[in-house]
Amino acid sequence: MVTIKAVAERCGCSPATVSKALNGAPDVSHEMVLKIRAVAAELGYIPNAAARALKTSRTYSFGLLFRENSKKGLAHEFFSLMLNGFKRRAEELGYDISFVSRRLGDQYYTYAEHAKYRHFDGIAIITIDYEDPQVRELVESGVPTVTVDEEFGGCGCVLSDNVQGVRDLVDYVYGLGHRRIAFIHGEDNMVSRVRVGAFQESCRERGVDIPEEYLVEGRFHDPDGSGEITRQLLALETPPTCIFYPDDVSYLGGLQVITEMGLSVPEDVSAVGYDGIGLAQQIRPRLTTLRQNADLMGAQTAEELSRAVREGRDYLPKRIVIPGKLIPGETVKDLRT
Amino acid sequence: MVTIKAVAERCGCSPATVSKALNGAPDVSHEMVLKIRAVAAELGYIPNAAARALKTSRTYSFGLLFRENSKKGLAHEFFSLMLNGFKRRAEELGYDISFVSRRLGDQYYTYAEHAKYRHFDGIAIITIDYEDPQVRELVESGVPTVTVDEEFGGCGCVLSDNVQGVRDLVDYVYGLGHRRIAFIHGEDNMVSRVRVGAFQESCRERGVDIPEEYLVEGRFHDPDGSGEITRQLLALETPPTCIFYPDDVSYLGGLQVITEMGLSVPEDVSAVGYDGIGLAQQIRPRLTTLRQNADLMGAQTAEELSRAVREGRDYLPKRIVIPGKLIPGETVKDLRT
DNA sequence: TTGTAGGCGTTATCAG
DNA sequence: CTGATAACGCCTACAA
Repeated sequence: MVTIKAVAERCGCSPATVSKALNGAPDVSHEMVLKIRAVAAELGYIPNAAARALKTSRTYSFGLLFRENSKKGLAHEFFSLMLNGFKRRAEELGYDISFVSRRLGDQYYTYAEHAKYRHFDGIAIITIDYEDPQVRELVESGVPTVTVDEEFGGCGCVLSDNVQGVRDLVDYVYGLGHRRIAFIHGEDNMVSRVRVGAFQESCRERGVDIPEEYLVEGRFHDPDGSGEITRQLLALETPPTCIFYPDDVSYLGGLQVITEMGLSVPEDVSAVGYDGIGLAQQIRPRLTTLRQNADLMGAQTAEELSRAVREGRDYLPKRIVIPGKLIPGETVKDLRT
Repeated sequence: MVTIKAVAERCGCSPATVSKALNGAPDVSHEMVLKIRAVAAELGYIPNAAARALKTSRTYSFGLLFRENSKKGLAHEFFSLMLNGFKRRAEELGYDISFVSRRLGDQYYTYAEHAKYRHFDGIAIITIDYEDPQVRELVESGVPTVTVDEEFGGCGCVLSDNVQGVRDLVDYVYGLGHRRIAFIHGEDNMVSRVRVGAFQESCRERGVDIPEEYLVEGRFHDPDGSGEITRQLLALETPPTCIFYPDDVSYLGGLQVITEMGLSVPEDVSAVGYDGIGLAQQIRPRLTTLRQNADLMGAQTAEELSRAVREGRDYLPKRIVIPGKLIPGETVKDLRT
């Protein structure tokens, strides 16, 4: 292994000088810097992250806590895109990414212990379940943390603008004449609560009455569950003319049931999704949905985290809200004609 | 920070003894071990990964090179599921996972340099482009490496059984009476070549003649491209009765075009996909496809990598082939009646 | 401008 | 069975 010492010997100087030169310290002569750089390159010198971390207690790596309750794990286009954006931006900012887990071989760590073990400079939490006490422990462990899609424990957070998103969707279907609107929402978490609130509020503002049975708790990414709820909704004596699904994938479950019942979208019943994953544009009829800017959310998470690390004790957690975009499709019928 | 030294003082013994006790060395008295464990737990001692890595030159972390040429990055269900399996198994085996990248802040590293910098114990490569010279450099850098979906540079590798997969699909559609079978394959890489070979061979074995224009190069995960090719195929004077798509997502592009042309699946033209992502079961008609066992592929990658690390110079690279499973859907018409 | 020396937290060796 | 000591590779006062 080529160490700083080897470079120093080859240069006829001390290891300290090499270290300084390579790290851009001001007190090394220009010639020396050039020489050292040349020799380092020639020998193929690469610093040792562990030694550096030990000395500086900075690892230049972010821990990523990524957890979903479905079995699909990462296989969730919205999360994947976010992860992608996070990774890209983090790398640009000079951070590597590792996953935070609870288990390392036989040892069982808590998230917090694992983070301590690896000495992450910062931690991003993307999970659907902020109730988990381990998540709380992690947040309280003192490492700079940014949460996604939930305000939690006073950390910085990056949120999708669910209020505006749902409002835009309501506006859209209202504009096309819909008044009997059903809303299937996901598990009880902050995202669901915010969306439900925004839905109720914007309906109320428009004088649209939403009977209790139109507001149903389903689950995210559960086509079968949403299908079942769709069946119940359409069996009501006054069925809705439009159904909001918790996400695009769930819509597929609804679509299936609708088709099985001999009905079709949008002729007999209209539908909107949420997320705006690629699928929405690849099926016919194209799904009307709200595209969340997952990539940007990920990137901003990295950004905010790096700020938290940089500013240390002075860091003032920010709440970053990322707007989405309504993607009109072909699943909402115009009832005005 | 609670160090081994703090524990030692509290125990009235030396740091060396603490280290040994905590690492299960045989030459420490049982009572001492118990005492040290108790004190360590009480103080909340967590070892420091960097110090350990520096001393032992083992990091207990795997580097993951994950690259796709599409802009979607990780947002690809098949890859995500693989990553998931890899992560789970790696953690069970005692390894953390970080991404291998080419860039850390202002510094530009090659993959190999980055891997060296972080001292990964092993590296998993999941990419579509093994031509990249940087990938070659990485593989040749001497760190234990396992490649996925391609045999490369004499590393261990985990492959999907594309030969049997394509054969199963051909068998299936042949059994339903199809003789005019078109095959759209992905970019030229090992997976594509193997699939094309298997397709041609199994067709030949059954006496099915495949005219040149039935074998078309498309791209993976490119619905639009596949749609265009579908259009061309159906415009032939003797159009195929069944089209093989490079993957499930690409099928959607084909389906679109078919529908636009006023035709339908499977009445007018049959289709099969590849991968077996969730989508395939959630659309109607259900897509006939070949499910690749992505989770197992990921897990086996971790397994093989850990073996490579463990066995060091004695390691004999293995070629692990993971079978898939045909998922019959409703997109292949029975032509025998 | 350069060099010396100490130490980050841990483990390994070897002596007691 | 236990402990002193050195070393892993690097950075950083501080001294020269």
